[in-house]
Amino acid sequence: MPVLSPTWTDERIELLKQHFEAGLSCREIAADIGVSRNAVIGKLSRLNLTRSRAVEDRRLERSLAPPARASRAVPRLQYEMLATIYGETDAPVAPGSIDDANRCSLLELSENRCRWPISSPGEEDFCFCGNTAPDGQPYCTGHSRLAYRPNSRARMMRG
DNA sequence: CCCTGATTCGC
DNA sequence: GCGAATCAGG
Repeated sequence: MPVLSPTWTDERIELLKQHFEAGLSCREIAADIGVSRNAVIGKLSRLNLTRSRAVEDRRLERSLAPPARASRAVPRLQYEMLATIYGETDAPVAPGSIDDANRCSLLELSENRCRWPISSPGEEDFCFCGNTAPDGQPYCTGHSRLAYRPNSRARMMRG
C-alpha cells in the first residue's frame, strides 16, 4: 500500500459505483470505503450518479419508535456482516453458496458474477467473490442475503 | 430530535 | 476535484 494520501483511486470509485448500484445508502458506502458521507455524496454528484433530487426518504417507521425502548439500529456494514458469519462460533449462520474458490479481479467481473468485494482495496488479495450471481443480481445467493437484509436501512426506495 | 441525499462554496 | 458546511425533505 503506497504512502501517498489516497484520494479517489480507481478502486474506490469502482467500489463506490458498485455499492451505489447495490442500493446501499451513502452512509453505508462511506463507512465501508472509509470516507465521510459527504465525500461519497460529493463524488457521486461529480460523477452525475445522483438519483435526481427525488430522494425523499421512505423510511418513516422510525417515527413510530417505542417510547421506552431506544434500540439503535446501526447501519449494517460489510465488516459487520462478515463478523456475523465468521466471528460467531456458536451461531453458525450458514451463508449458503458463499465460496471463495471463484474469486476474481475487478476486470474479470461479468454480469453473472458476484460483485461482493473481498478484502480491502489496495490490498494484495483484493478481489471479488466471483460466484454465480443469478438473474442479473449483483451478488451471489449468499451475499445477496447479506446485502439485502430486510432489517437494513438499505432497502428504502418506493415500496 | 433523528435521519436521508443534494447542493453550495471555500479550499 | 475535493469535502465540510449547509440546505432541503421526511
